[in-house]
Amino acid sequence: MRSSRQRDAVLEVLRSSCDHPTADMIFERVRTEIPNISLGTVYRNLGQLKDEGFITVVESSDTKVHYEGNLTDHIHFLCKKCHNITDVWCKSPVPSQLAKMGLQVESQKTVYYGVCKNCRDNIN
Amino acid sequence: MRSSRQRDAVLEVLRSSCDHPTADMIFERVRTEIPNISLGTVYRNLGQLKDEGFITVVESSDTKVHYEGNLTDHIHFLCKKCHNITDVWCKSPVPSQLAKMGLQVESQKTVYYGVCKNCRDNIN
DNA sequence: GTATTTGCAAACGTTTTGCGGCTAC
DNA sequence: GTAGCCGCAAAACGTTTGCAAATAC
Repeated sequence: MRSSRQRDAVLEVLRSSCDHPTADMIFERVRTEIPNISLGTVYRNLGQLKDEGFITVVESSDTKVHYEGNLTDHIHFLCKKCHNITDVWCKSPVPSQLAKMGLQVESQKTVYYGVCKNCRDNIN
Repeated sequence: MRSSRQRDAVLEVLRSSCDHPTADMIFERVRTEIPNISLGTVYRNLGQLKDEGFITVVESSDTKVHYEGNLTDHIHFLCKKCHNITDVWCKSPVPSQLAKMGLQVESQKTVYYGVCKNCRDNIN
């Protein structure tokens, strides 16, 4: 993988994002720096960065794919009301049953669902 | 939600499936019983059944949406090689940190990634 | 010099939607 | 009777791809 201004910018946007942006959100953010970048290039780079293990894909409540640049161990809490994703920095233990079935876990993704504090407090 | 032959058939296919079929797989299976059902009807019913909480959506390795009719507590193991999803019937504990952050967990989805026993044994 | 990457635009495959007719209740 | 459902086909949507020009090394 050769270096390119566009790919570096896509990765930088993801690494400095607290939310979990979609391809078109990333496109808009990179555009402020590289105005003539195309959406196709963003998609191509997201695919390559994912294949090379620099970024991951996140489960969400809409149909679009959401991306994440922070690869340190954490889980997601998805609010059923506002659809916000909250990062929680903790490690959940792998059930012993998996090893017994011959399934060696390399990585994991956990999503918890509920209503976040904000949405519970503002009763609307 | 009114009762209909088409919706009952879609739900029945999902409840009696061991795999995690996509909309077009469900369409093909229902078609053996109701030959003139349309794909649009399958999609519409999947949406309604999901909204009413009778079925859920499953994370997968392709771009299509996979569905599941078995709502009892379990997690998924997704093989990186054959892309098969294995159900594992166990409950993983919710980290205490979530409650401390004011996040009340109503449900959860966990996916473990790795290579399944089959793919490890048949070295190919 | 050449293999990779780009912008552009057209193509793709999945899912949604608008319509007039049909069905459950 | 009427609100909700159907089949059909077209539209919409997010994403991928083909191409010739530009770029990295």
